[in-house]
Amino acid sequence: MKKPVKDTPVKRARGRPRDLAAKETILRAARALLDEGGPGAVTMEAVATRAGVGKPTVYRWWPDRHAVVMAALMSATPSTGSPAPSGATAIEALRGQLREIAMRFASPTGRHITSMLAAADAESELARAFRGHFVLARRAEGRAILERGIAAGEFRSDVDIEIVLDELYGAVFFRLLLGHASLDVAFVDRLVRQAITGMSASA
Amino acid sequence: MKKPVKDTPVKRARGRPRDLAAKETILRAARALLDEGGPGAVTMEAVATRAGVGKPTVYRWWPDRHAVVMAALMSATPSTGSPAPSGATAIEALRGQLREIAMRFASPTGRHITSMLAAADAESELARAFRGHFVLARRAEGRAILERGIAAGEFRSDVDIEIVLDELYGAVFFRLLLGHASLDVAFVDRLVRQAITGMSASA
Amino acid sequence: MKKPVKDTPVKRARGRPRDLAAKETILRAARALLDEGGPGAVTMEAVATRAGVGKPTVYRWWPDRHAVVMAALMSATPSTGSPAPSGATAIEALRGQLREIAMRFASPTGRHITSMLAAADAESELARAFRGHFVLARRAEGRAILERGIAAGEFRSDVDIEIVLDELYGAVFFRLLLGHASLDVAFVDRLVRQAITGMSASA
Amino acid sequence: MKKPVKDTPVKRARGRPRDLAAKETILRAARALLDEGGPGAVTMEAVATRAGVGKPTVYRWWPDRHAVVMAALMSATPSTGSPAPSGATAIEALRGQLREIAMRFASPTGRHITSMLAAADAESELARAFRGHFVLARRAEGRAILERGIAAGEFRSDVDIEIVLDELYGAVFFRLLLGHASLDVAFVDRLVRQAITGMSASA
DNA sequence: GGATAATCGAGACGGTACGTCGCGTCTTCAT
DNA sequence: ATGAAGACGCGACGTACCGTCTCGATTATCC
Repeated sequence: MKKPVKDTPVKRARGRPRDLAAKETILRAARALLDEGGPGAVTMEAVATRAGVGKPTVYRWWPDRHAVVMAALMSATPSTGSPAPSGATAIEALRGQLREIAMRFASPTGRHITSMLAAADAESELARAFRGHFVLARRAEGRAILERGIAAGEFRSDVDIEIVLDELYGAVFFRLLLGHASLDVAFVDRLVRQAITGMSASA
Repeated sequence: MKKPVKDTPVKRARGRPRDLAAKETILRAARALLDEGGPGAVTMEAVATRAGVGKPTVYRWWPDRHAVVMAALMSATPSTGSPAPSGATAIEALRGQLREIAMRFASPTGRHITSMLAAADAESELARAFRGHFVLARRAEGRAILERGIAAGEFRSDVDIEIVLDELYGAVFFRLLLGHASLDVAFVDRLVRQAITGMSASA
Repeated sequence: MKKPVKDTPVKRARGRPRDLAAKETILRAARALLDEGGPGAVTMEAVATRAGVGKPTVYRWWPDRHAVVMAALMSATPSTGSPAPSGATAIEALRGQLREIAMRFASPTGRHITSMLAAADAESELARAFRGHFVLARRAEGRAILERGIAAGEFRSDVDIEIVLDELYGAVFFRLLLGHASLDVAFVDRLVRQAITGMSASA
Repeated sequence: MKKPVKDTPVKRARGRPRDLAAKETILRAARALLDEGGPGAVTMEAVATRAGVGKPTVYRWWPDRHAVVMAALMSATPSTGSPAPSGATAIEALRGQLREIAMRFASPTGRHITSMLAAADAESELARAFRGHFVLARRAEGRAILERGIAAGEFRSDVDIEIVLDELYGAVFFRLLLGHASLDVAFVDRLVRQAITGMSASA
C-alpha cells in the first residue's frame, strides 16, 4: 500500500498547472533568435512573439532576459560531450575531452556562452547552474580522468589536481576570451604535452 | 601668408577647439558610476549628467557606451603593474607578476574588466586595445620572463612558451570567470610550481 | 410520484447550483474597492482576490468589469430614496426629492455613478438598468409629483412636463458633472423656485 | 531700444526646443483614432505609431492617455460655436446657441466628450480646461445673453441667472447622458419656452 | 448508490497597453 | 566649430489587467 504512508506529498498545486510545452516553445524560439542574431537579438518581445506566447508567460518561467538566454543555451547543449573514452589511456581521454571542448566552443555559440559566463554577475541559482553545465561539469569529468591517470601510474601521485585542471581548461577559455591565437586540435595537443612535461630544467 | 612653416602640422581646426578637460571629467564620471553600480550603471545619460557635459560631447570622444566603459577602466589602471623585478630569478619574477595580477583582478573592478573582455564581441580597435592593455601586455611581459628563464637555464630550452603563457594566465582568469575557487597568493604559488613540475611520472 | 403538476417549471439544472452567497461576497468586495480607490481600483483580479473567489466565478455572474462596477453601485443604493412625502404639497415633495438626490450624489460615490453613466456606451441591458435605477426611476417619481401638482392646481395645466423634468434633474447632474458650483440645499431651493417662476417679463 | 528693459524674459530654454509640429501631428493622429474607434482606440502606442513619433515624445507633452484624448477633442472643436447672433433678440440668441450645442453634441464625438467630462476625476489643470472649453465657455456666453435679455426687458430683472443657465445647459447634457429622449431642435425650442414660461399657476 | 455534470477556488494562458529608460542623433543658443 | 542642454525616433523593458482555459475538488441531481 502506498496511500496511507504518503511519504512524497506530490506537490499538488491548486490552480492550472504550468504549460511545460510553452516552456519548450519559448526556449526553442530563444535559441533560434540566438543563432540568427546573437544574444542581442534575444529580446523578451521577440522571444514571446516568435514563440506565440504572451510576454508574461516568459516572465513566469524566467526572471529576466538574461536568464532566458542562459536557459536557451543550456537547453541546446548536453552537459558532457561524448561519453568519456574509458578504454583509452588517461592522457588520450584528457586530450579527447579538451579537443571536444575546443571544437564546441570555437563557434559563435561558444562565444555567446563565454559572454554569458562573464556577464553572470551574481551568485544566482541560474548562473551557478550555467557555469556547472558548461564548464564545471567537464572540469569534474577531467578530475576523474586525472585521478584515473594517477592510479594507473600515468601521472605522478603528487600532481596538484585542481591546479592542473585550472591550467588546462583555463588555457582553452583564455584563448577563446582573448582571441590572440587559434583554438584548434594542435593547440590542445601541445597544451596536454606541455602540462605533462612541465618546465623544469632538472628533469 | 598664413603660417607657412608650421613645424608641427597640428591640424588647426577652424572653430572652437575640443575641451580636453571634458574628456577627463567624463572618464572620471564613468569610473565613479562603475564603482557604484557596476557596468550596468554606466549609461551615457548618467555619465553626461554626472560629468556636467552634453551627451554629444561624450559621443564626440567615443563611439558608444561600450567604448566609454572600456576607456574608463583603462584610464584607471596602468598597463603593467610594478616594474618587472629584474633582479630576481625568472621563477620569482613570474610568481611576482602573477600575484600582482591575481590581487588586482580579485575585486569588483576585476570582474568588470573580465565582463568587458567577454562582451567585446568584434575586432574593433578599442576592443583590441582593451585586451592588450589588461591582458596581452602582461602576457608579453611574461614571455620575456620565460625567455630570460630559459636563457638562464632555469627552464628547459624546449618549453612551449606560448602554451605555458596560456596555461598560467588562463588559469588565473579561469578562476576569476568561474569563481569556483579562491584567487589568492597560495593559488598562484601552486600554479607556478605545478607548471614547472609537470605531471609526468617518468621525471 | 414526485411533483406531477410542477406548476413552476423551476428548470432544475443538472450539476452543482451556483453559489448565491458568492455573488453577494463579490459585490461586497467590489463595493469596498470602489470606496477605497474609485472605479479604477475595481479590477476583476482585485475583486476576485478580495472576495476569495476565482475569476471565472465573477465572469459567471457578469460579463465584464464594467458590469461588476455597475452592479456593485446598484446593490448599494436603493432606487428611490425616501418614500415620497405624499402628505406635502407637490412643490414640497419635489423640493424634498431633489434635495435627497443632490445630497446623495454630492459624494465620491455620486461621482462614480455619474462616471459610469457617461461611460456606459452601448444600449446594453445592464446600462439601461443602471440608468433606470439611479436616474430615470427618480425622474418618473418626479413626473408623478408634477402631475399631482397640476391636478391640485399648484402648476399650470399646460406645463411641458418632460421638459421640466429634464430641466430639474439635468441642472443637478450638470453641477455634479461640471463642478462649477456647489450642489447643496440652497441650490435646490433656488432651482425649484426659478423653474416655477420662469423668466417671462410679462408675468 | 528693447534689450536693456527686458520686461519679458522671453523664456529662452537651454536645450533643443520642443517640436511644435510633433505636437500637432500627435493630436491629428489621436483625433483620427478617436473618429475611427472611439476613445478606447486612442492608445498611446497607436497614437505614437500613427503620428510617426516615439512614445516618450507623447509623454513629453501629456502626462497620460486621458490627457491626450482630451487635448485631441479640444483641438478639433472651437470653443464657441458661431459668433453669437447679436442682432437677434436674446431669446432667439439663446435658442440659437442651444440648438448649436445640441446639434454638435448629438454625435459620437459629443458622447465621447461627455464621457471624458465624467471620467475627468481630479481637479487637474487639463480637466478644468476641458470643461471650460466645451461647456463653461458656452455657459458664460449664455450668461451674457441672459443679461442682455434682462437689460432689454425681455426677461424679468429678478431672474436667477446661474440657475437658469444650469437648467438650460443641464437639460441638454442630461438628455445626452441618459439618452432617454431625443436631442433635437424641437426639444431645444420647448426647453427655452418652458424656461421662460415657468410652471406657476398664478401667472 | 454510483455516474454525471456544473460549480467552486486557483492560477496559468495569449494578449494588449501601460509608463519608463536608455540608445544614438539632431537642433537650438551661447561661447 | 564646439560646448551644454535637451528633445527626437526608436525600441525593449518589466508590470498590470483583460477575458479564457484548465486543473482537482466539491456538491448537487439523475439513473
